[in-house]
Amino acid sequence: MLDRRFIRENPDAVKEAVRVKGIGLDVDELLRLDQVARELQRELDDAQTLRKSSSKEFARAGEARRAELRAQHAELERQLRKLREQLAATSERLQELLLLTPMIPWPGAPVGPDDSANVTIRTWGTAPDFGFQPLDHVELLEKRDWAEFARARKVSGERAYALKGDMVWLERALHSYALSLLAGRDFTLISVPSLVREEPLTGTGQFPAHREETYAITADDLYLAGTAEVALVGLHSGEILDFKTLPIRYAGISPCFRREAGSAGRDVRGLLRVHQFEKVEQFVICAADDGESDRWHAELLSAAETLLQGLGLHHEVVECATGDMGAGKYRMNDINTWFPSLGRFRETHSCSSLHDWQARRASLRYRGTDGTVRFAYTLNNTAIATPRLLAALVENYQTEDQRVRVPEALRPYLGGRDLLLHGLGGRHTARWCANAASHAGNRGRLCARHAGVVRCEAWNSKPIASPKSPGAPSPRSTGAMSQ
RNA sequence: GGUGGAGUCGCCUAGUGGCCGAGGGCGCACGCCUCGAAAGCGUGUGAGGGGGCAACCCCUCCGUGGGUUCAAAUCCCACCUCCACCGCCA
Repeated sequence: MLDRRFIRENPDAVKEAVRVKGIGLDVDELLRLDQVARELQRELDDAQTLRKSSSKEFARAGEARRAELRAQHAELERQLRKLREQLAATSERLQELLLLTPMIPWPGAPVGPDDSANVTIRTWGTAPDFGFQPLDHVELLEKRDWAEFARARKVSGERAYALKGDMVWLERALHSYALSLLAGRDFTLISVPSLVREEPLTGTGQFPAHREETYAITADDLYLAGTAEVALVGLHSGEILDFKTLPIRYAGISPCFRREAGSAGRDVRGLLRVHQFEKVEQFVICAADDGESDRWHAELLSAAETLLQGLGLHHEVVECATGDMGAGKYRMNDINTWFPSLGRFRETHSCSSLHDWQARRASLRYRGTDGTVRFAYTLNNTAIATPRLLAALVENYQTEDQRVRVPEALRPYLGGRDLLLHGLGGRHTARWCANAASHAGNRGRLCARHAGVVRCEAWNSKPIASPKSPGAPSPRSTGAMSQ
């Protein structure tokens, strides 16, 4: 959302932004409504001044004068009511249009209607050279019994999935890895609600333009957010922050839900485009300073690149075109990661600067060093979104015998293992995990030492549950997991 | 889910129909005092919109939205949030 005064004073810049971003908005109608609303407001102010002063007179007046004033007020009240109704109708329509106004894109953005106009600005690494026929992530996961697709779809319909065994640990490792890196960069880790009200969705810019993308819980007037950003903006909406608390840096973690309404039939196979996923999101609230915002943009982008480089994943950074970046963005850079099965890059990260567009919607302000109140600037970027990145990881790290090597950076989160090979059907199953958990650190390393070995002595010597009796609890349902 | 209580200017609080857009304290800013500081004293200190070259003026906002009234922070209704207790529950 843009400032009404700015729109009034820079109609051409706004119209140009509407054009290059391909937004359906009649700026002239908006200007007209703005004009009408201001005139109505002025009339209303005048009428109210009159009402106030004669009410004051009423208190001191005699009976005859009071009767006069009552009659005068009845008339005045009719006028006020009419003006208020007109103003309400005008403002409502005006607000609808204001919510559609786009951020003016930065001058360096390629101009084009969609992502075909995006420009690659750098590439890191190289595509893996397998020397064998690699599988796609679905084949690999099914082969190792690392996921359920058909069965999950019985439960939840299309695009559903269930990760199993080591894939669960690997997914968690990716998130832990991202959280560690961001914590090291002074981001505050925060887990936020996915179940949100309408207001924060309007605040971030999801509503009204992308309402159809969002799951609605109609019984309770709640929605399932597609990103932690919604809650992160919402946390501070309506606030006036002290400049001393800025910049606020969050590593927000949440389940994310997307209807993918506009993508019916696309990427229906596997883990690339799912309705429910897990994401660690980088989010920054900073002062309304273009230079500072630019620095944070670079910082967020760099954090994501560092994460991917730590994972050794081939990727490219893209400068997004005006038509691809969305209404609220000042600048957007996607990072696309290499998927061997596709033979190309796919978007895994999206880094955006919104300047005060989002803060204005959410009324997220701060008091600056000079005491003036201003809308803050916000930025966000993916840190890790799984299972899409998980799919990239297993595809890039698969071995000829359908195991998955573990990149160095993730080993600390996987008990030191350098190879994942356990499907549930194997002798040494995902119970490794249960063992590691039950040995709580001291014995857990025993299991780690046996990683990759077909028989684990820890498992043999101290079974958690009898594997033969059908009614016996499975290892994963024992102990601390039971609640 | 039930019952009871509460939401006022960054924080605490006064305020049951007009003298209240709102008093006091804390905090904060500036000044005096001081070698410097503390204490003390003085002044100032919410947001949004509109008008004016300017000094300044006008309107709106006491959780949100309605209503009653000539007039609402104050009375009525609905909703939201918080607190306490009961019930249920991971």
